[in-house]
Amino acid sequence: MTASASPQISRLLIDWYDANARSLPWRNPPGAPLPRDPDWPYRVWLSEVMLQQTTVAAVIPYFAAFTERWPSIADLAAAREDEVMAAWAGLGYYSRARNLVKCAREVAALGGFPRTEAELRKLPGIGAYSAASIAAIAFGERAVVVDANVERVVARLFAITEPLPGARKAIRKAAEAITPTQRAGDFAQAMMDLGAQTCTARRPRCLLCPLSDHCEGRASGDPEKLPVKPPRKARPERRGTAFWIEREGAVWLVTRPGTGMLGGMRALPDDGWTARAEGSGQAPVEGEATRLGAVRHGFTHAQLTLELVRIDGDARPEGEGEGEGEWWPLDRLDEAGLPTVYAKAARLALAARG
DNA sequence: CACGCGTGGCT
DNA sequence: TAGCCAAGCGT
Repeated sequence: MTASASPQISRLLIDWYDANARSLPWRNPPGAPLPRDPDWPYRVWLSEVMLQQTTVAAVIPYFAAFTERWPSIADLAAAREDEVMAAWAGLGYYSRARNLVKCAREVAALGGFPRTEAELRKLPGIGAYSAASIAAIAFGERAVVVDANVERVVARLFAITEPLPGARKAIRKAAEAITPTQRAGDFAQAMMDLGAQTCTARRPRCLLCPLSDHCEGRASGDPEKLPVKPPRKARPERRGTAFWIEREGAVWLVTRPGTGMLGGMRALPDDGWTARAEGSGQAPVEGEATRLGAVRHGFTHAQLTLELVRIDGDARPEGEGEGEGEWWPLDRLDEAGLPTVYAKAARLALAARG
């Protein structure tokens, strides 16, 4: 990288963005002034949290549903946490939903979002990346935004061959050098669009890239090798059992503990399986057991085979009367907010039922 | 710093 | 097709 290359790179990228920006529900058109809409920072923040480790396609319907139901930060701050958790069901990384409510309440109490990176960083669920991106996109502050897209684009552009995570320092420094003072938000989104659509992980489309003439990674011959990542740990196989306990048109659902896997989410009762250990196979209620089948589900850190067993009888499930579960009407099961693994199991149970 | 934490799309 | 990967955060 030469000192004079930086402004040229930012200009090339901004020009490309002006012509090629994706139109997204939370996005301001390229080059447009910041919206006067008082809910603009709320929408940027909501989209950024939803987009953490999550694809644009997955986020779009959730963003629409959330902004329809809770149009402002005040609305979300006033919402019941369990309703927000249920609305988040299926999107994954559920601690985000819990932190979303906490953050909304803190921001409402503050009277609005802070506009600096440092102040944003203090809010729950807002880390280094989100603080920078919200400051830049929502408020037009100059901030250096580094996510996985930027890491990839920068590592290739400057042929940074040191493996992650060690390379992060050099990557940040290079990102800092090409981040413009003006339109830092558009620049960040341009980098992310480029990373998502052109400078992709597996198959970079260098012929479409506005930076290809300046790309040392391309010049090196195999840009797809960058950035160098450490090998991932193998995912252990786990088995567990979930139980379908149905009475009079309702099914017994529990709410999982607030922390840990699927924390705070409604679920079918299970045998205590975790990502670290097999389940006991033990049902939370007496009765006749019938195996309904099994569902496979991959988590980040474990691959699960979840057996589904129906329990028939009259006994009271563990926790009934103690607020540890609830009989949920089957005709409203899609409103229960079951995370995907349990939604799959429920689908299996309903199919088995005919 | 390394790990736990979901899900669905792409190759 | 079975990994690999994604607009990360909290601890």
